Amino acid sequence: MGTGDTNGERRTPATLHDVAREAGVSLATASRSINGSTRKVNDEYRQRVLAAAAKLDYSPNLSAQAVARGTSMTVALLVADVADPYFAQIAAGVVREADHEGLIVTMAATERDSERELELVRSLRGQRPRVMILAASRRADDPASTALAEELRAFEASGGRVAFIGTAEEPFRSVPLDNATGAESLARALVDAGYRSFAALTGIEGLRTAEDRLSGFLAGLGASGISIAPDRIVRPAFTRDGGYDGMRTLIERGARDIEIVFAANDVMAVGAMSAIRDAGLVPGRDVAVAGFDDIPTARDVTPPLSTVRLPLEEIGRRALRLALGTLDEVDELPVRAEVVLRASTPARGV
Amino acid sequence: MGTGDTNGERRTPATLHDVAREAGVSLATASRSINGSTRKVNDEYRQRVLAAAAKLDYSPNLSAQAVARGTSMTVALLVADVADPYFAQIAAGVVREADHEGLIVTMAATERDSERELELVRSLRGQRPRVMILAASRRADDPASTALAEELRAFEASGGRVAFIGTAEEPFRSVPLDNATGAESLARALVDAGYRSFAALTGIEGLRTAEDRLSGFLAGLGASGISIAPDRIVRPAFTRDGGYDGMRTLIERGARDIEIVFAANDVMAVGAMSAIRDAGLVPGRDVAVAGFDDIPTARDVTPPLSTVRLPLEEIGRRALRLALGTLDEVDELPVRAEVVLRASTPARGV
DNA sequence: CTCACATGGGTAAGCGCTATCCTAATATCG
DNA sequence: CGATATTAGGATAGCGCTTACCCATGTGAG
Repeated sequence: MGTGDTNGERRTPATLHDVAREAGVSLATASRSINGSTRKVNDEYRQRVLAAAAKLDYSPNLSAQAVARGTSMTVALLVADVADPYFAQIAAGVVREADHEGLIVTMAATERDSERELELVRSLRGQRPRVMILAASRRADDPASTALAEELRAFEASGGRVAFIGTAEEPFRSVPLDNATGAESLARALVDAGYRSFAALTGIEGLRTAEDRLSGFLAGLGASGISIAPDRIVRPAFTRDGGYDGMRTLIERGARDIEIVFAANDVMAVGAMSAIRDAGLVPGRDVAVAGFDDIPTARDVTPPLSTVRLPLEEIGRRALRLALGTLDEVDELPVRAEVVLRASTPARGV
Repeated sequence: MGTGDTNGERRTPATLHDVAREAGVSLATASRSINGSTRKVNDEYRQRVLAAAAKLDYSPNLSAQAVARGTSMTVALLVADVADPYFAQIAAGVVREADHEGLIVTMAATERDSERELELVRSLRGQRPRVMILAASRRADDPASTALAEELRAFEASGGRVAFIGTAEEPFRSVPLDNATGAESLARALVDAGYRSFAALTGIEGLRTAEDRLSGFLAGLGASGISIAPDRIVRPAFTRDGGYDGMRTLIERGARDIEIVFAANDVMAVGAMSAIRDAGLVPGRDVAVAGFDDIPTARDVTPPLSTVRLPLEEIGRRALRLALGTLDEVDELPVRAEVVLRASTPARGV
């Protein structure tokens, strides 16, 4: 090798110009050879260009391409928390579908703060992404909400596409999740299994997803004339630790006769199970637990968690297809939320 | 309201040029007002520009900025699987730190395929990211490996910075994880707890992380003169289901006298626990289980999983600081891998 | 054998920005 | 008070790429 390295000391990447010069062709021909342009280019030239590109470690500058072409190859994804399995699964779906379409995903986390969400949307918009997917959970009465809508409207007005996951946010397209109906079915199934005395752990007031799930659940119970006393509904954080704390609260309130607790998502349910166990009780036997989402862990806790299954990865993929307009027949059907009863809610002899 | 919308029918985003015209100033002044340039600009002008920008829903085109400035605000992150809690936690750390630095993260998943990894690096390089973080696990003898190194070398030669997480990949900087030492400590701790008869579930042959953890573990056992018979070491996929399948294999081999099984990561350990339970045994009592990583779920399975704790989110953050060169004192210390003994490995009366 | 017409290469005008240089106006000083 | 610094806008030359456009060929029809 020696020191005659291809471009040992270069501090700046090879440009298309360099490649063209190296290949002894014009810039245009180089460009046409490297990206798949409509124009045909003589095969000998093409080979020369490709060889030169390889020799110079050329990598096309996507920013420059985006500027010149007027469109980027980027998808922006906004989630509440990257590490939360719910969002991680959705993100995995988006990433996979994007990859399938040759797009690149840029991801940001709102940390459940709607001010941040707004800022992030603003900043992400600068990327001129083809689409923007908002999975971060929305609040009902959010003051930043109209500003967000305005920002997104501007984004769409300039050719972008936005897709919400979860809640339908009016002028925009969305992959609606059947939070209410799913929870309602779950409630009915649990009543059928013999449960009568319920408690619920839901997210802090106003969180749309949490509210929908709770109200659906209550509606399901209501169909059998069952209700939940207000002090049996706790609203901690929408996280594993929130579930743990909420369950402790319930236990401290001396809710001895609670047969079953419904947590508005699986991570909370998992936290609740740990709290139950830490209180010296056995989840599933002393207190049954049901969640929502069917995160992978749901199968692996003890007892396995009853829940409402949401095809999260598929939801992520679909959100992207929806925004891109590359829907197929499958996408005509609504996303199915399916009740999955496991050992955490054993049938109860009446 | 009405139809006199600010720019209702615009199909293309407002440019800085539009803003400048609207504000009645030059392009240069508009540019200087909107980004924080070193040059001072008259406050009245600045206000005019800002007002015009707001009125036109202006959002600076990051691609154009990148082209003009010669640097982007992007960091590229490569993981094996977005939904895997190990990578999700790391990604969360990277995203948080990036956000802290005002950078944007683009993420891609190799799906554990090194061909894809190479392709992704090539394509991501086109973004001209400031840094590239490779967390996806590496193979020891990978044929695509030298091509990858070459690609990364080219990236660094043109001013980028790369950081590996996990394995040290020679010319590049890395956040080394003490896989071997951590596993060794775990082995010692388990021997101290009274275990003598071991089995192991590790990743497929050649996976660096898995190999290091296994060999560290074996070394730890070796210190007490203990070894693991070859048929007690299974190499399934490095995933939850791999752990499940591997454990089934072990059980089918009639390994009745296995006291404890070490899984090379927590998701495998969790799968193994499910397999144990499905075989009618009780994890922790009939067969003890230990993992590695300390993913959040480790606390919530039953019994809680003994493992080696890795501060995954912190590792993600540190990888970015390392690549950026914004290290602080904390970063001088090596990442601590800490043995955490929980109920899945009860002390064994000798 | 001329002429309309594909074919495929090169030239150059942008894409939306930044940054350098230029310049007029104001401030500073012996 | 004239001379020299500062200051802060405005033109304008790129950044790396794409894409009209242009134009020298080659081709087949009339």
